[in-house]
Amino acid sequence: MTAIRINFDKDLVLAGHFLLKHLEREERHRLATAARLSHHARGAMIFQKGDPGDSMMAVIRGRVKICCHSMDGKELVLSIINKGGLFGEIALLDGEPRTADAVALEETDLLVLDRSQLMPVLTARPDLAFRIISVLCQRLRQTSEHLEDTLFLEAPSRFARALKRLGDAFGKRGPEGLRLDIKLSQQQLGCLVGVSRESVNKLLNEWQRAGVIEMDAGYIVIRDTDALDDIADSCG
Amino acid sequence: MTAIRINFDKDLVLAGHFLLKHLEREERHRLATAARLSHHARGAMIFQKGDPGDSMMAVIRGRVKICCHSMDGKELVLSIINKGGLFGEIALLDGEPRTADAVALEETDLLVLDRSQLMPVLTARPDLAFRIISVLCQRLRQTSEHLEDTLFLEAPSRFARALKRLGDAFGKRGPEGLRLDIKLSQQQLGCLVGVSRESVNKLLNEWQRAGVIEMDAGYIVIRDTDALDDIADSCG
DNA sequence: CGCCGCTTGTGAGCCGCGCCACAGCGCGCT
DNA sequence: AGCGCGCTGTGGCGCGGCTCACAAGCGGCG
Repeated sequence: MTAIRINFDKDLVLAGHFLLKHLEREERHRLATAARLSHHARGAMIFQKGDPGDSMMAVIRGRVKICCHSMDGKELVLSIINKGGLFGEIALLDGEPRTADAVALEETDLLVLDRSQLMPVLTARPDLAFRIISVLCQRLRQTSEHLEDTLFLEAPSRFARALKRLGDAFGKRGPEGLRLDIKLSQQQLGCLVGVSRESVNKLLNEWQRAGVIEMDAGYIVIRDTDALDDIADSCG
Repeated sequence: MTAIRINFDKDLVLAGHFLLKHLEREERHRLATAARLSHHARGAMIFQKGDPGDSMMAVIRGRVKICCHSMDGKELVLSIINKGGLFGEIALLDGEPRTADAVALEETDLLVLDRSQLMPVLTARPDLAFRIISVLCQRLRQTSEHLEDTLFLEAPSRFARALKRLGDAFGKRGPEGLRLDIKLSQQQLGCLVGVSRESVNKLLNEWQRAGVIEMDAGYIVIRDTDALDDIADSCG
């Protein structure tokens, strides 16, 4: 009974996923039965830099951060994957080890697709291959932009941009502005842009006093998008 | 006469190229006749950030730098493409505008492949699609590493790593060490890692005095690879 | 209830490195 | 030859932001 239920769920999940929804019903079903579900508690490590990687994951529930660490313990968060998102493609596609850690930020369910299952479908269906290529291109653009920001901008602009990005990814429009529907400590926010926790604190308070943002129950609300844009683009 | 000669050349170039060498002879020939050759003088701009991009280029002769600029005029060199290399794939593949400039570093010949020519081949030949995917994955790994370096390391380590990378890409083993077969001003070197020209100068001279590197006719020679590794990994 | 760990808030000090200023130098162009 | 421009070599100043140190709030858990 449970098994059937789970299988049904997997089918449904795949059917709803942007990568796989265009597959034939039976092809998709084959993938669905082969894919495993995996659950991870808040804070659990899903995989680690250096691990051999022959699978990729789709997030069904929860959120996952992709991050890496410096030799002296600093952390850099490369991206945060929402429900519906995909991660771990790169190692699957090129067969090299994983380049970063993946950590569950919340109670998280994943659908794990192995290379051996996916590759045949990929060669048979060029449209799926193109979809993967698009994902890779998007990631590359993202990462390049991140690099540019890091080298060209000072901390305030960088952090403002990060808030805007978070707004795009997690924002819910509320009565008082754009509410970021994700809880991140100032530490974590700093790791997103490579800025110390103390600096994040100062900027956050400064902008709060200026009415650009607002804190509500630990969530950030962006009140004045234009002001934030100004800071982001203030070439400093 | 000239036209025939050029066509012959194009065929040859494609046959020697890592992406296209595995195609059928006639398929490749079709691509070869459709592809255009283009020549660029030293310093010429090949394309610019924001341009619509529906082609990618293979370098036949010379070298190309991929770079971008900050609002206040600083430059960041994302990568340098050697003869045999490929660039501009991303805009071709996802149809978005170019994300960076491409500039000829030397007298350069390119083979330009348009989307309309390449796409049919790509859908028909999954192995070619995979090859493209590998290229994208490699780029992504490169860029991520660049980002990590920038955020985690201080100027000396970053610059040492850049020299090692240049050694891998352009090094020729000589009697006195690994000779970088490319001429870059200290300015350009700085742009590779986001370090000021003055700092580059100081590091270069310091390492020269320490016997780690040596300058010969404007070219850098790496004499002590281990010492360079130490600097690169000295977590500072 | 009291303790502990994690988070936030804030000030002081320090340091890496960017920016500025200037001087010599090689090279091409007229 | 003479000029100008881009590159190299060096020193000093200033500042952004990291580090450190400490205080206070806030759950969660035995």
